[in-house]
Amino acid sequence: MEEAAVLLKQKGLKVTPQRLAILNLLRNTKEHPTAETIYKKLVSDFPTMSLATVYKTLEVLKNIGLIQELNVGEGSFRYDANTNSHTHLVCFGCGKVEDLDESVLQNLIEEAKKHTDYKLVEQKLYFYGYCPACQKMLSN
Amino acid sequence: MEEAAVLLKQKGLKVTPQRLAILNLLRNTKEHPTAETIYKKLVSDFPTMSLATVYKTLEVLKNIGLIQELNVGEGSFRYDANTNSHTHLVCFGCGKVEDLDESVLQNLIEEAKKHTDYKLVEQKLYFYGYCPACQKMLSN
DNA sequence: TATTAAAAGAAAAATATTATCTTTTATGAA
DNA sequence: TTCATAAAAGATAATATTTTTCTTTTAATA
Repeated sequence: MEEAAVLLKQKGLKVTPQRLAILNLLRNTKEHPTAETIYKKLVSDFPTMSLATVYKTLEVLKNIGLIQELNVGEGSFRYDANTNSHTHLVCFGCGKVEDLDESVLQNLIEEAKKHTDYKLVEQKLYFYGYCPACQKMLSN
Repeated sequence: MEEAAVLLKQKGLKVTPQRLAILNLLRNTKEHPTAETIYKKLVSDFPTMSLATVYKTLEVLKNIGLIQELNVGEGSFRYDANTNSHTHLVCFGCGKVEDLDESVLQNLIEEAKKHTDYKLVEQKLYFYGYCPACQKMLSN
């Protein structure tokens, strides 16, 4: 059995096709979709799927630590199956949200701890700018 | 005349008591309020003030660069008269949002530029954890 | 295979934000 | 200083996103 299924069972939660489908979709995309986008992508495979199920499933998956919720400053949340405290790139041009390789920013939280008396547990770092394609468009 | 008033005029926008009040409120608080909170604080001084006016004003102030919009992962936006790309601390306990002195994180964007072909223009960095008061509460 | 608690699905409700329309007001000209 | 007017304020409706409620269906265990 897949480790996500094991984790769900451990928490006393049911392993449903919808839950696995939403998790797998998030694991197989790099585009950090919204609930709406997830719904639209799954409704062909799951014609009875409801948007409420997507929201409820995302809540569950978030609570058991299988996904994380992002908000890059749009009207809605995006979801990411990479639960590491990694950095995101947001394109002002097309609005896409990508991951940034974090090697150099690794110890950001350690550095920040020196400057606050908060007990820090995680961070969210968003960079905003223009992706290569949008840069090209703008220069024409 | 105050520089905010000058800036509004330069952009062909009217200098209204509501706009100045919202900007001043943001400049005199460290709590990064939401539109709702701003409205509640101003409605005693401006009994006719409408929530729509708060939203429209925040949009205007944001567009001319006098304030910035934050989203730390709540259902709503917060606003900040400090328009520098500075770092925020979010308390998981009480939900308050504070500023973090940024001295060490100054060159974050420069560092990130080495790792992406995006043209970066700004960043948002949120740290999450527990403020001193909430740490104390939790340890009891 | 039957039982049952939990999840899915449908629909309504709640929230946050934006848009529309009318009234009021800031601003610049007379 | 008053007047004209375009823009903003204010009231309200609309929209969008998310959550809740309720009924039906299903996963999991006996």
